[in-house]
Amino acid sequence: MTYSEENYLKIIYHLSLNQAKGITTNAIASQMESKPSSVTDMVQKLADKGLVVYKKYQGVSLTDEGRFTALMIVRKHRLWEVFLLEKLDFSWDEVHDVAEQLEHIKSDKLINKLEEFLDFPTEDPHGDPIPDRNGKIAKVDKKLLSEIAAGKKVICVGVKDSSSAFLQYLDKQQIALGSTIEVMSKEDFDMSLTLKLGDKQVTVSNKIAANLFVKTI
Amino acid sequence: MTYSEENYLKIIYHLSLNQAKGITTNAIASQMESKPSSVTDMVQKLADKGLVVYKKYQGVSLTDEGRFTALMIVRKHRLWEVFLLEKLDFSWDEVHDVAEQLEHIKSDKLINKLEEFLDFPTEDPHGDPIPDRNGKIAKVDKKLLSEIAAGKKVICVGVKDSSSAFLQYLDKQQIALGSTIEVMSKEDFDMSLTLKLGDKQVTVSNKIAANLFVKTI
DNA sequence: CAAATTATTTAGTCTTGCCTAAAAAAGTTT
DNA sequence: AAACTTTTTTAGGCAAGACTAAATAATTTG
Ligand SMILES: [Mn+2]
Ligand SMILES: [Mn+2]
Ligand SMILES: [Mn+2]
Ligand SMILES: [Mn+2]
Repeated sequence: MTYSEENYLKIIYHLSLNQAKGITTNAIASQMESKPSSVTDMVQKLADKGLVVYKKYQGVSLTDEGRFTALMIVRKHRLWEVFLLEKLDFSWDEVHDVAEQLEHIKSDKLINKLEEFLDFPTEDPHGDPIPDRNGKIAKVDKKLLSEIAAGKKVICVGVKDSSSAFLQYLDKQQIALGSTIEVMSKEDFDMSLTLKLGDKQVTVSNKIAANLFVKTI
Repeated sequence: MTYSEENYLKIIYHLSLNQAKGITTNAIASQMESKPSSVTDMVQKLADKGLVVYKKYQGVSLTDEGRFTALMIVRKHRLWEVFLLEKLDFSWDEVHDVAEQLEHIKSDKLINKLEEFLDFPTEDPHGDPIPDRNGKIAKVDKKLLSEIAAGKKVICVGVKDSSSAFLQYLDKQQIALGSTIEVMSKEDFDMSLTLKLGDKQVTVSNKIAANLFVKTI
């Protein structure tokens, strides 16, 4: 498996979470920041190796083997993120890029020992569940903050976007995993939300709310 | 810098330690397990980038920039080896192959934080010195056990060959870094050595002795 | 439903890093 | 010093992974 094949599989896996079948060439290309024609080439190769099912013009889906392979990469990515945060004092907006490289290191012993060293964490720094060595991954029950009705109280459990810009914004607003958020009101005009965080009140745009995962208390 | 360019630089650096100038195409090819013609291609590219000095038929040597780059790779390799041994319970014969991959991860913050996490180690598990972040590396004073005269007492400080086979042999003979070794006698016929290790005596071939670094007490 | 638009694949190139075979330079013999 | 051997470079090619431009299929629209 090359570095590149692994990145494709991981992206196809992530796209599959929202949209069950037929991941399109275009969707993959935009995630990979490459071109649809390049995706066609690669997807044909992955199909030859039995990692995806592909029929011309029908998009792709992962085979069981492809899904397992993708999960092992996600596993490595998230365990390394925990390592960087917990052991090396990285902040949650710095871990992703380095994990993007570390996820390709090939050694079962390494990743299993790392998991043990970290004391078998179940979530990464962004609230995403970590697959176990058999590819089993917890299904988390979470909603977007933008879908929560005014008056409800929720707990922040994850982020949809893990870009530095977004995470640093959350830091600035003192929103972290585990924070309690009360939706005070929703503005009809632009769907912005006024939130109560501890003892202070902030207003956030719908775009912010649509990238924050919460669970109802 | 690609993965491949980094491996070339590291090999040229290691070859430079024994033989000051004009590292030959053949020497590099045999270390890279590739062909002299491939080396010529790569060495020309490295020369274009200003990392080596190369003149046809004269071999190559590192420029200051090439040497620094190589030292940063060696630094990462050795720090990762320490991490694997100390934190993840790898044995000294298992660390090299994984470090061979980890040495290519690009992040200054990562390697500097890792160094701090490991408490600024000065040596890797094979007794080799770890360059600091400025490329400064300790010059270690060591001799091969095969060069030690009968009757002398020495301390094991490193290995020349870090293959699994050799390191496991040393484990079996209970020779580790720091072990005291007394050369009892040398056999003229095959240059094998009889050693006193603690309270027991063992005989080792010249090939073994030529791969063990020691310092005189 | 035919035309226009959009999505996708195919065809043809490019770069990187490798290879083999052949040519040329360097080194060694006699 | 010429002949032979070894080392090194050059020439030509291949596979992976990307790209652009062109062709074709699918979808949307009037
Ligand atoms: Mn990646
Ligand atoms: Mn994450
Ligand atoms: Mn390497
Ligand atoms: Mn080492």
